[in-house]
Amino acid sequence: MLTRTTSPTSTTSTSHSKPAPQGQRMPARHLQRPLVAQTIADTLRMVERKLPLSRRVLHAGDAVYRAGDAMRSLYLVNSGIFKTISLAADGREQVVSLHFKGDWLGFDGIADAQHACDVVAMDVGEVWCVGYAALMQACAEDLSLMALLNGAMSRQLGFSRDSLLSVCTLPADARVAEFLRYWADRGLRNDQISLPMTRAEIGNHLGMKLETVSRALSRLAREGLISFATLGRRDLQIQDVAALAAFVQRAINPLAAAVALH
Amino acid sequence: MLTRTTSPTSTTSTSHSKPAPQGQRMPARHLQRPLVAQTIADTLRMVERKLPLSRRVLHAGDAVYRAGDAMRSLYLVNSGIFKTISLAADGREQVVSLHFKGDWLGFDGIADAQHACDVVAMDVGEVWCVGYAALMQACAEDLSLMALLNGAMSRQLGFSRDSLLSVCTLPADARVAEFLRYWADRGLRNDQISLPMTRAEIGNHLGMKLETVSRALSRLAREGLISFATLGRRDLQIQDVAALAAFVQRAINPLAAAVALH
DNA sequence: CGGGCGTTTGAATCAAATCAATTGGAGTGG
DNA sequence: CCACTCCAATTGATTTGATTCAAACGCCCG
Repeated sequence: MLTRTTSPTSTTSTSHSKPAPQGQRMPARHLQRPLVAQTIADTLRMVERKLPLSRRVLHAGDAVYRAGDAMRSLYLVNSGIFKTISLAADGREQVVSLHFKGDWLGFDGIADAQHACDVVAMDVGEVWCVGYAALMQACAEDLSLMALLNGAMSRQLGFSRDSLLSVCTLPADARVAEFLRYWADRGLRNDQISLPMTRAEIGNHLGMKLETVSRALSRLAREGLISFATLGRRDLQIQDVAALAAFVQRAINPLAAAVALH
Repeated sequence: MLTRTTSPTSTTSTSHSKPAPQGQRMPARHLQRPLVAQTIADTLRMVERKLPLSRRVLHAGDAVYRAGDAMRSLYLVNSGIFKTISLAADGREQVVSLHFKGDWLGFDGIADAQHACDVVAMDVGEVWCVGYAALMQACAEDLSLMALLNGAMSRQLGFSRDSLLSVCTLPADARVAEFLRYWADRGLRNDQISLPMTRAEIGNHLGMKLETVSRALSRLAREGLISFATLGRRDLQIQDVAALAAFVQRAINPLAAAVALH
């Protein structure tokens, strides 16, 4: 599943170890939206307070950085939505991840001191550039900042895992449904979303062709799970996020309707 | 450093229309084997020297940790091969990544102070457990250690990206070829490899069914790219790693055989 | 108004999944 | 040692979900 939430590790409180119940192995993740919002706010506030940063406004299509660029800074998304495009030596390219407010950009460049991907703005947005050396120094002096950064990397790894899981285990329709659910979960609003990307791009991200995306969306609309805005097919409403999740379940196991509740 | 070949045009074009003009944006990853080996050795030595650790030997099937476990340590692979299994709330599970000597295990647990995956040994192996709090403390006091750890996380993110790219853009045969190439690249030997996993597991990792894996392997063997050991179908030889890469290229663009050399 | 692009939808095709049968080792126990 | 089971793997036949090919439609913008 693509939902992922964060623990409130902002303060210096040592990790309170609560033993997880062995019954359900995954922690329940609904009802944590305010918590997530809190974490985003905390992140932005802490970084703003403790680090020298330069703000940079980008428009749709502008690159935050490109593959091959030297990695000198990390970037914190203050507003807007960004995509990371991974490109292979042979020309294949793919939208591997999406980034929303509070996310960090640039982790791909740490390993080789050189960025391995393009990161591009999908609409107008602002990022805060933080010098990498300064950031490391600050982390050394402030463990809570280090925890914040490590947490962000870990979380991104989690999204990456979920993405792979989705692509490998879900049929096309469910993949699109899951994608919408993810977007609703991570974007600012969870009922009304507008996708600043073409069907081709969505398909690229989900491992399918644009026609398949289109058909999947049509089917979801026909089933009443989503509905398009009166004008334009990029804005859509999600009637009920839980229903989308149920749709995914049904796609996996057609007789799992009842199991979904609890 | 690396010259940019493409202009910073806004949107990504659809995938397979262009015949791969941009070969030099990614750093060449071959020819770096000694470097990689060096990094592994450095990592192990540095950690051993600077950190208190406890060694733990595991046998095939043993879990280093399981989803839901409290995250108290990270683990450094000293020997053996490990797999990370991501499990969704609905029961789907997937092998999302593989880990070899010098890799860290446990990053998935940082975000929530609780592991999100199972990590399981695929053969006998040894991991070094390092207390997380102590590790963070040590990082604060030694920036090179922090760099090492961040680099490891960044690299893992990179493998994750590559995995998604592979699953989304390659047909089944090429995916298997790419998988073997990856294994040869990361395992100890690059000519002779033995896969401690079933066809079903490989298929799970690559997003295909076991029969498809079997067929793909048979085809690769028929084409002379690999050959099975005299006894058992888990051990195989790779005649020529470059030929595998060429096979992948051919699968993407059937007329790109000549382009592959450089 | 018309051209260009993104989207939708249908029909034909194809790659991979499914269904099914067989082989081959590994391990067990007589 | 052989007969036996059990499970992994291979291979073939068939089905199916997604892609490809193709044609239309709608919207934005000069």
